Amino acid sequence: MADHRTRDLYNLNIYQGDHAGINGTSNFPILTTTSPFNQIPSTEPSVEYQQHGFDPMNMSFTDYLQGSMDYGALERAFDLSRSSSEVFSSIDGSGGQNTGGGVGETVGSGDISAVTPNSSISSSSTEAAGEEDSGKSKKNRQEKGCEDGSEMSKKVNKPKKKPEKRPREPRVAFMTESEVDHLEDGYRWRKYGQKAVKNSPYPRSYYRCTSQKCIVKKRVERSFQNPSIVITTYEGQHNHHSPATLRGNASRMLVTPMLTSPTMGPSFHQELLMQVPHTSNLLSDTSSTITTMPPHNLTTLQQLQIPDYGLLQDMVPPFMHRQQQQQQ
DNA sequence: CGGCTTTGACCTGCGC
DNA sequence: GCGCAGGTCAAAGCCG
Repeated sequence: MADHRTRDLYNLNIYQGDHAGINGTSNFPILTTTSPFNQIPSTEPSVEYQQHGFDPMNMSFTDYLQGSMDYGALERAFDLSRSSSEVFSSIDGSGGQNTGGGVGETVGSGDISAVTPNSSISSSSTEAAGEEDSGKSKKNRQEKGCEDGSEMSKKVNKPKKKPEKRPREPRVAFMTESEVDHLEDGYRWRKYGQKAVKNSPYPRSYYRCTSQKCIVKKRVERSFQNPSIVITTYEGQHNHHSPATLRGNASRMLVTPMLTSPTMGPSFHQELLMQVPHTSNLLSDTSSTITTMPPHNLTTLQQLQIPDYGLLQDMVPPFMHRQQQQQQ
């Protein structure tokens, strides 16, 4: 078996809450916070953020999407260069308060417009170039195939030179209870691929932001442990405003992210895992199909913990949300 | 007709 | 080196 990191991370433990597995296979600390989504917890992780001038508790889904989240700050905050394995998970001790409007975290349109989209693409800007290069190399391969003949044979023309290894974009994963796979988040996406996921009956879909020069990608897959849960993983940061900014409903996600860094080695999976315990009113067209997470489900998500399997080298604590203004 | 989805093939990285 | 799985490409088809 090849790389199980992501799969296990997503499919086995997060959704399942396999605490035994977590504790049994990892020797890293699992920090938890008791963070209602409308309140900032005062537990240890935030201390570290603030020591580094970063306050993840004030980051929002929208902030991330709009690029106001500073990965450089994140890395500094979490000292991601270290090799110790630490997992921070978020456990909302306040349970049911996240159901219903109280979850609070509605990011209004006003917030969105207030965000500076390009404020912190620092860490991804260089990677963006790298990505383009990588894409080019692939194109070159295929164009070559076309050059040789009129027939569109998909011949393999491997470039002799290996393109420089580029670090992956930071990733953020959102868990959303929804019946629809592709959640409306205010941006326009074009699907460019779909793959079956090992150990899961549900395929994973790949989307790219349709905006020109925006290299943000996202993957959407459904948890096979809990089919009602959709995992949306964003990679990169938008360099433009959300086209749906004015609609205001595109960014009302409440998230409890966990973050890792892109600066780790290639084997390291950078994932920001976020919980979206409540998504009612979040989606525009599809809102009717979104289920409000019942308390028991919420609990399941709240018990989210990340196993290491000796693979995760760093994790970042959960961020909580803010921005509760936005009135319907 | 343009934009998007589908889908099979291909590439790459990683573990063995 | 091989095989597997994830990720990407791009032609073909669909839809408004």
